[in-house]
Amino acid sequence: MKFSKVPEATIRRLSTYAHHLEVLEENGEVVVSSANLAQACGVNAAQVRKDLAYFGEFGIRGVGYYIKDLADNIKTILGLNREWRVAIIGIGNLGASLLLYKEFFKNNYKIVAAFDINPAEVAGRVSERTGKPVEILNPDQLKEVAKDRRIDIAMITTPASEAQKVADLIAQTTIRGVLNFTPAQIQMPKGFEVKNYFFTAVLDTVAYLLKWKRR
Amino acid sequence: MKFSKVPEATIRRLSTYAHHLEVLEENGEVVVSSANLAQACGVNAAQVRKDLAYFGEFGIRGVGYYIKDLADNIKTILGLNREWRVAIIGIGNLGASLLLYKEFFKNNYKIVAAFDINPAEVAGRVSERTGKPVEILNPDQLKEVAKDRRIDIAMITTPASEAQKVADLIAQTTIRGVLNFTPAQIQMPKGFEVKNYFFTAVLDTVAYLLKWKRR
DNA sequence: GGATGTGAAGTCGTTCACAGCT
DNA sequence: AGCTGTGAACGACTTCACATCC
Repeated sequence: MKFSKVPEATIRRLSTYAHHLEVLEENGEVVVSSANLAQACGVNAAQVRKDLAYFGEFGIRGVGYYIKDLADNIKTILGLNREWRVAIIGIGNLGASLLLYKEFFKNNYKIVAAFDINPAEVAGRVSERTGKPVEILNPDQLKEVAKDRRIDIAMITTPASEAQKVADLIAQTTIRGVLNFTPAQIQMPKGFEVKNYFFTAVLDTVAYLLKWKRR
Repeated sequence: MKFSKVPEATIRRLSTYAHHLEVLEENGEVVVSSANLAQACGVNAAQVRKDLAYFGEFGIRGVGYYIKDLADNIKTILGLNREWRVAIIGIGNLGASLLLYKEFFKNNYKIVAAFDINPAEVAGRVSERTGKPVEILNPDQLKEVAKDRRIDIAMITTPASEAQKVADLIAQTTIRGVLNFTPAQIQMPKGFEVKNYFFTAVLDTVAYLLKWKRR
């Protein structure tokens, strides 16, 4: 399997393909063409084929792709055939909703720890909603807990003003992946995979496009 | 002001610059160079200058950019100098947390309606958390409410399986912008600005990068 | 002197178009 | 005949490098 120079956009699209293949599978479909899949995912057919070509030959000429087969292959490529252990840091509105987000498990992401500066209060508030006791840890325990529970990825859902402090804590642990939900830009040493994911940036894009559309 | 061929990536970065300029302003800074701003936002200095150049000349050679001035200009470009009226459709975990998200108001986005297929039950659940009564409407009222309340943008936070139905409803209204938080790809007629924003796509990217990194 | 603004060069990603299998 | 896989053409975005102006 190759791993040369794959555009990151390709990876994001693979994730989309995987989701759509699941839908097709549920509908009892067996084979899909690149043209089909492309249309459903809103991209060009050649794009689909090229994206897949980075990783091998998964189709049959004159036929298309076996859905189950392709889905499995994509999941292997993305690393979704293994469990990823995730921590959430900052249990406000957003953090709590991620914590309660059920479908997580489907995708081999498992939330193994939740942190907040106010563990007791937050635990009370969250367990009120679930009816079950919930464990919330203090961020100063991050280092040990990350090691013990083998955390792979941290999601930062604190207020923006705290994001860098959290990033500094993460830098001292065995965690290597970070999803930053705050609008703050965080600085981390080399070797960490950091993705920003702040939704008002996208909302701003929509606003901009609406503003300038019919010029 | 131009509006020619601006890369969408530029718009997303402008949003980041705007946020960082606010932080600088709060710190009492007055002037910033493209090199400074670039570093803080994790991009190249020439990139910052080029992004701004699409819209005009905002800096002073040999000096830099006046922070307040530049921030105002970017907000005007993005359309953040006016109010954008937003609806949330689907009040589950995520929808509810967006509904309760306070900082929205800072950015001139105003949530003016919330919809769910189960208005009574959901309203009860949400108001339990806030302590205040909350209005949740039935999606079949979308058309009239969109007109009455002049909704600009809809955020879809339903389960994926319902996303297309919601999209079809939106297509019949005066709403023109859509932020789709579900993994489903939605089909809408021309003239709508649709952005997908599903976080496991980004999480998958992080997982992929971690998987292939040190090999 | 120093930082911006910008053509030109370079890099990266997408689409085309067709050869190659089944 | 039909659809994949892929080199080559194209287009878009980023970075360089320097002229320009404060």
